[in-house]
Amino acid sequence: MLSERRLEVLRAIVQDYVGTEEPVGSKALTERHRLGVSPATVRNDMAVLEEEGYIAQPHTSAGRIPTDKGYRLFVDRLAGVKPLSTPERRAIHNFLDGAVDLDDVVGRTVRLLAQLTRQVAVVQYPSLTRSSIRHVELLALTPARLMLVLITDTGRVEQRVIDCPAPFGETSLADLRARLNSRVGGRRFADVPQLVQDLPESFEEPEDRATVSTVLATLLETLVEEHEERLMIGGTANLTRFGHDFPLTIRPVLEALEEQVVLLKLLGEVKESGMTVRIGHENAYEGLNSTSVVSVGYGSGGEAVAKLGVVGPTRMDYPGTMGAVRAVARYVGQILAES
Amino acid sequence: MLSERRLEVLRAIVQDYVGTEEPVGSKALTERHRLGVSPATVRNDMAVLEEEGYIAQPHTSAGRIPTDKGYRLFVDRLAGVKPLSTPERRAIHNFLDGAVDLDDVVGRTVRLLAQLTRQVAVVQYPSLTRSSIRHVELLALTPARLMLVLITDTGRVEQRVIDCPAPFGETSLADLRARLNSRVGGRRFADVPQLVQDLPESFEEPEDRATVSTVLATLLETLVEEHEERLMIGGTANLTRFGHDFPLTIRPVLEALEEQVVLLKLLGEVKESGMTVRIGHENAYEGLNSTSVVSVGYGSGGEAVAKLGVVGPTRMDYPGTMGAVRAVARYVGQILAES
DNA sequence: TCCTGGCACTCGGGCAGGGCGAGTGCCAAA
DNA sequence: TTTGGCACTCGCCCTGCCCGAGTGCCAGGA
Repeated sequence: MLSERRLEVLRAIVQDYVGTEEPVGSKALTERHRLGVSPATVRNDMAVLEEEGYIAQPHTSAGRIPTDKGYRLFVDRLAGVKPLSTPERRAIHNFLDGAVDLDDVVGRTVRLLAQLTRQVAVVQYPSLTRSSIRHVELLALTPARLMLVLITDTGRVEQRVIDCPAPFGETSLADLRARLNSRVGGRRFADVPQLVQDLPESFEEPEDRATVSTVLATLLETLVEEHEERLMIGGTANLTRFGHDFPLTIRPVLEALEEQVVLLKLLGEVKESGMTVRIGHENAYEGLNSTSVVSVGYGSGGEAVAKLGVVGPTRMDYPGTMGAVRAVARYVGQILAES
Repeated sequence: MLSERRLEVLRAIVQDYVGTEEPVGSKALTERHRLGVSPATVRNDMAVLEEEGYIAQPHTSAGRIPTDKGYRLFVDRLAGVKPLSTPERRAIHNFLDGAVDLDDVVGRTVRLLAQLTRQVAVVQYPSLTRSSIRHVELLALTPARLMLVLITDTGRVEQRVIDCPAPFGETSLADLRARLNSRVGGRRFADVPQLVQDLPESFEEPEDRATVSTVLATLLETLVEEHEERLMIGGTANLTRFGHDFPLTIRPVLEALEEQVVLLKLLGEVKESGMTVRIGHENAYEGLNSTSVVSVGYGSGGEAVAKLGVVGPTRMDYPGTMGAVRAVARYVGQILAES
């Protein structure tokens, strides 16, 4: 168990390193923090901290930098979440209130987060699978071609073109549309499959049954389709603040950011409630081994419908970043609940 | 006027520099190209080319690199558009054919273009203002709150929530929906305003008239709204191949890419038909002064509904890039026409 | 037992100097 | 007009050197 003072030393190291981006030595530490002890004592503490794996030396005659384990301890026990200043809160409100539709909300959120944290922001669109259906619309493009439009309670719209096995009359279409909406309107996605199970059988004509089946298949497919978990990223220009060695660092990060799959998995690992911080090697994806990811769920009710977060260097201002992420998530949730 | 051979020398310089990324000297040139003359002659030609501003020396004892003006001449007079190989064409088809909806088409196009050119790809969504309306849908969220959904012939869907000045009955709603669709269905956006002008007057109830006006206003607003010109970018990881000095170069480019306004303006400058190549300082936006932009319109008919292109270093393989951009644009056009 | 000041040591960063070689410009001859 | 020859320039890279920040250890003191 580390003594109180050693924890204090670790905190000071993390803070200084985050600020200066340079390895911090014992003398500098005592000068910039009121530790009440001499550099020599700090050196002893540092030796212990290094032995325990919380800090490391880039080279023999340099100061110390925190390890992933050190940051972990810092986040878990030494740092709180820094609440935003009033002007910052006001800025969030002003900025998000102007949004006209879902795309706009997500877009603004991304820009806002990127600006507040000066890091890369990632915002997931409200998930289809946790939302409910507001309305289903069926349009005949041609007699044998339908368009299915699905509108969710979070304002998201999905559409699919369906080739029918047989021409489908306008009457049948209106019929299907009406029945579909009365059954699934307002229902959660998860409940839909059983609600429409017997729908084809209720149609007289065998051809119509086939078409109805096709439509339902497409609908269900749309509901579960995972690759449609969209997300938006922004603030990539902030990656240039990463460090000096940076072509090597930045490349895999940019690649990871383009791999929606990777990002979705990343956000998917977020715990249902509360904020998740993944530091360096805690990230499964190799390209993100020198970054930290701070993420949290957001939603219109008490329940999270999607996630958002930021990706930045492990050397980041955790309290500030966590504060910004949390504040933005809360307010986006409110916005969604209102619309 | 430059002699034939001097143009040939310029071409050789551009090709070598694009390949090696290093200043090219007279000796290397004669070795790698069959110019039929000695290094000394080439040196003389280079001196002339430099005087004319087509090439430059980074430092006194180095080889030459092309200037923007040199690339311009190369693109205009020395290089053709390199057609893609058959496997490449096949790859385009295979990759784009799997798309399920418009978002998917655009997403795949971006990835494809980025991969083919190994540069940053930018694809604009089919513009609303040049499309026509396939269907308008009106839903009552609450009695006094409507959702307007607009589906275009390019598969794009826009939605808006409308607060009605007065409750609007289900009958009136069905009525309005029907009239709206019969008037504007299949029409170009540009024609819509005059087609719906007299619609409010045809309703009996004064409150209904007010609501209809509101709906129409929202519809028209959606049609013209320029800020909704969305686009998608991809392949930013390719920026890391830019060069050695790169934090300085890459930053403004990333910033430019995040500024949708800048990008839209960039694409907006594309000539109606044919490919546009903007080299280095020809780009109005300062951050893109060391990049070239190759862009072209694409569309379902003969007519362009949107634009796409790539952003890369001025030192790029112009013939290959132009070939890829053109091929992708053509095929995306076809895909859109089919769906 | 813990803290402190002193001291010798290590090692990376930065600077200066020198050799190397690619590339140039010029010139005289073909 | 082209060519080979030649002297010159100058950036790159390697080497050696010094400097100083930072360390670990130790002996003395609270």
